[in-house]
Amino acid sequence: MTVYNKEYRELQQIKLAVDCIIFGFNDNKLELLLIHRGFEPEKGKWSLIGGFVGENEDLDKAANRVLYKLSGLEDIYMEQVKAFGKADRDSSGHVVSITYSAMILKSEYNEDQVSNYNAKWFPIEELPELVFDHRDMVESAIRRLRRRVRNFPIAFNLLPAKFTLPQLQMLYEGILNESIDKRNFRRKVLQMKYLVRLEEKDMSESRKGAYFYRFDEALYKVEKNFNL
Amino acid sequence: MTVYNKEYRELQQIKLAVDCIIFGFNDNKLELLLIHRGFEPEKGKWSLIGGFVGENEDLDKAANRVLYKLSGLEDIYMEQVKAFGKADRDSSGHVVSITYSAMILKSEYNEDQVSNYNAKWFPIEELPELVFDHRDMVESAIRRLRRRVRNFPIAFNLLPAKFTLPQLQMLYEGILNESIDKRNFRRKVLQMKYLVRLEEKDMSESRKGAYFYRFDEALYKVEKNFNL
DNA sequence: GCAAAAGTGTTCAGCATACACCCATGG
DNA sequence: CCATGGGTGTATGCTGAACACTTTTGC
Repeated sequence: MTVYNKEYRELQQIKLAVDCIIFGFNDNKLELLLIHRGFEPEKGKWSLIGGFVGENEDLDKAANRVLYKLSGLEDIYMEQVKAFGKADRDSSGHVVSITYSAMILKSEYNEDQVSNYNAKWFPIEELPELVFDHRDMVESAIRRLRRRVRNFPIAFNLLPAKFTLPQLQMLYEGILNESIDKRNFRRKVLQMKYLVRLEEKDMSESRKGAYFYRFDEALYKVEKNFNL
Repeated sequence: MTVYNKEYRELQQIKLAVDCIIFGFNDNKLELLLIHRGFEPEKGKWSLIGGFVGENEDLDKAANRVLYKLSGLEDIYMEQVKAFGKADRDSSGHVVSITYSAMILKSEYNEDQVSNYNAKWFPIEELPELVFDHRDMVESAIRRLRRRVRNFPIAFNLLPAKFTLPQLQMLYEGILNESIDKRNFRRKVLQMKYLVRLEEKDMSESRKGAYFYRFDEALYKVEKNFNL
């Protein structure tokens, strides 16, 4: 906004933070990256990856900096989810936090960084106790993810560049937490011309083998309609 | 979040604000309430209704306080839209702003308050030049409004308790900026049992008169599906 | 030859869209 | 009686959901 209530301008002692909700996919389950909190308050609980926003730092940049520090990952598709602003949400003071969410491919994730930061993946159905209102943050991010994953080709961030349709379906089943009819699913996928079948097959999951597909970004930009 | 980058904790001089995007409906057009900015920087331009968040004040409460101060309206349906956090978005310093949006019935709006605050309604197609990134804020709020108005019974906030179907249709046409088939529109409306026809007719717009309807909150809570 | 996963079509119901005429009334 | 806005029904195509068998291959 602007400068209406001038009186606040000097007094305000609100801190501004970002928290990152980082989704991964493993063992057919949607997972979340958390860090073990080694300090008070709430020491010993688990927490989202978060940090304070820097002076003269864009909010988006802050989220990316925090994510990078923790995961070593750059250029990750990351979106603002929402602001959490109850005055007492953080017991250490008035901290407003903006949540961002990202989807990363665990296999590209640098395992060294994980242990450096006491980070760990948890299936979203088996989360430990989280600090403050981080549970609410996770839930709102999951709702948003479930909404968006049906209308935008974002789930591919959780898969390798080459993936099979059974893999993709299991991913969707994991994210949406419901089972999907194979034939209906495949028909919809195959209508999207930007999902390109490769000649190569994945022979690791079955004797018959499943064709690999890839998501063609350029072709998608032409059609730009996605629906699953 | 929490307390990772402790170094920021003491230094941070970011200000936190809220900006309210207040929609009204008049003359079959969607309108927006703006205030004339009487001070530097950007003096003379128009601005959203905004203000800084108070110490120990919830974000939602801050938005409502600001709205109340300006419009005299309480208990308004108000929702967070998104955070705007580019470091240089406000030329007076690092100010992060969370936008909220509300829909109000102009006829309930206290006209005295408007002049007190140099506030004025503008049709959204004819907005004046706005300060900072307020134009972006408005656009994102309109996109969100258009999305939500199809799936939630929120548009009724822009109409009196008793309204006619022609009124409702013109409201939707105004919000969505497209024309809608009368018969299809009415069929969908009439399927919703919580839109109750009254005996009374509005004789002011035609000789034949149009039945008044009302939105029944309690009945809606039973069905809870809305689609227009 | 059989176990295990991959792959393939059709039917049906519900919903969105397009479209044109009669009704009630005040003047 | 007529001008004005209010009110009504049907046909068509599309999309989502349900549903079961054949194919391939390594063992």
